[in-house]
Amino acid sequence: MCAVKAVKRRQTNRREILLEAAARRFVEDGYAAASMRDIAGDAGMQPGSIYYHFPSKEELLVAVHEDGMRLIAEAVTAALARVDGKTPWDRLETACIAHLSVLLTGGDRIKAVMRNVPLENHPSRSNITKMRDEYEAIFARLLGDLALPKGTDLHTLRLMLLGAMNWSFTWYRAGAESPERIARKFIVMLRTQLDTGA
Amino acid sequence: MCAVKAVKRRQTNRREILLEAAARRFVEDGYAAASMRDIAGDAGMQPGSIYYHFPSKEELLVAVHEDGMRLIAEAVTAALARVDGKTPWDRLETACIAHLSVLLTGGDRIKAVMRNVPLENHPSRSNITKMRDEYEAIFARLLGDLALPKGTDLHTLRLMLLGAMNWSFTWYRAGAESPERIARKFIVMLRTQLDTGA
DNA sequence: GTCTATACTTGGATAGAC
DNA sequence: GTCTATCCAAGTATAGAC
Repeated sequence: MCAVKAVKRRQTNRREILLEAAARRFVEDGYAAASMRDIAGDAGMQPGSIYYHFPSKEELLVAVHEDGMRLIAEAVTAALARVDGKTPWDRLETACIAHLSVLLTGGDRIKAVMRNVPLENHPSRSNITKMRDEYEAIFARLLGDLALPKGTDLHTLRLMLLGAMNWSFTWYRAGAESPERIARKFIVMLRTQLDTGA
Repeated sequence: MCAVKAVKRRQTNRREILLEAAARRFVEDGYAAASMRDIAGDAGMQPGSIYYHFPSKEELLVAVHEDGMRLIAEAVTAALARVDGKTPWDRLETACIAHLSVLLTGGDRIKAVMRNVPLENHPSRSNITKMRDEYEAIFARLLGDLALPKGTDLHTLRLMLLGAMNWSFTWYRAGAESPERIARKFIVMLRTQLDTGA
C-alpha cells in the first residue's frame, strides 16, 4: 500500500513538473513556438519521454488548460467559503476579486488558460466545456441570489461580467491597478445607474 | 503608368488571396496546425512562394491580424457615419451593434483576429497596439459624450464594455441570439441600476 | 517582380532497449 | 518510466525560370 502510494506520488510529480514546464513555455513562447524538446529539457527529461505521460502536444495543452481551470475554480471556491455570512453583493464581489486576482497574478499554469485555448473541435474538449460550465454555474448562483430589478436578464449579466473579467488579461499590467480594485470597479459599474436621463 | 497600376493590382490581389487563405486555415485549424503548405495550396501557389510576400509564418499571422482589425474599424466607423444626429447613447449603441455584428458574423478574416493573437513580444506587434489604441479611442470618445453620473470611471467603463463584447466570440453560437440583440442588452445592463437596495 | 523547384533544418511522434 | 534512435511532416531558404 505504501509502495502503491509512493509510485502514485512519483508519477504525479513527474506529470506535475511536465505541466509546469509546458505551461511556462506555452505562456512565454506561445503554443506554436514552444517545442516538445524545450519543454522536455525544462522538465529534465528526453523529448520522447513526454509521450509516456501525454499522447500528443495538443493533449498536453488540454491537460495544461484543465489544470489551470481547476486551480482557478479552487481559488474562487476557497474565497467564497470564507465569506459565508455577508450580503449577496458582497459574496459576488468576493468571487470576482478572487477570479481576477488568480487570473492576473497567478503563475504560468493559470496564465496558460487564457492565452492558449485548445481548438473547439478537439476530441478532449468535452471535459473542458464541462469544467467551464460548472465554474460559470458558481457565478450564475451568485447572481441569482441578488435582489435585481424585475426582468433583469441573468444570462446576459453573467456573460457580460465574466467576459469583462476574462478579457482583462489582454490589457492588465502588473504595477498598475490591482486586480482587487478592478473587480470592485466592475461591480460598482453594474450597481450604478449610468443613464442620468440627461 | 497603366503598367504600374496593373502590377500594383496584381501584387495586391495575390497578397489578398494569401491573407484570405491564411485567415481561413488559422480559424479552421488553428495557427499551430495550419501549415504553410496548406495555405499555399489554397492560395494556388507553392509553399516557398509565400515567402516572397511574408518573411515568416508569424509575420503572416500579424498581417492577417492587422487586416482583420482594419476591417472591424471600417465597419464601426461606417456605421457611426450613418447616425450622426442621434443621442450619445444611441451612437454608442450603434457602435456596439456594429462591433459585435462584424465580430460574430464576419468572415474568417475577422474571426482570425480574436482567435489568433500574435505574441506580445513579437517585433511587429507595435503596429497592432497602435491600431487597437486608435480603435478603442473611438469608444472612449463615445463614452465621453455620455452624460454620466459624476465620478464615473470612463476608463474602467470602456474596458468593461469592450471586454464583455470581445469575449463573446467564445460563447456566441450562430442561430441563437443575434449580435444586435446582445449588444442592446449589454447597453441596457449598464444604463440600468441593478442595485435595488434590497 | 513574381513564382517554381528543391533542399535544408527543426520539431512532433514512434519503437524498442533498459 | 525513461532513454536512444529514428522517421517524417512542416517551416524556411535559395537558385533560377519567366
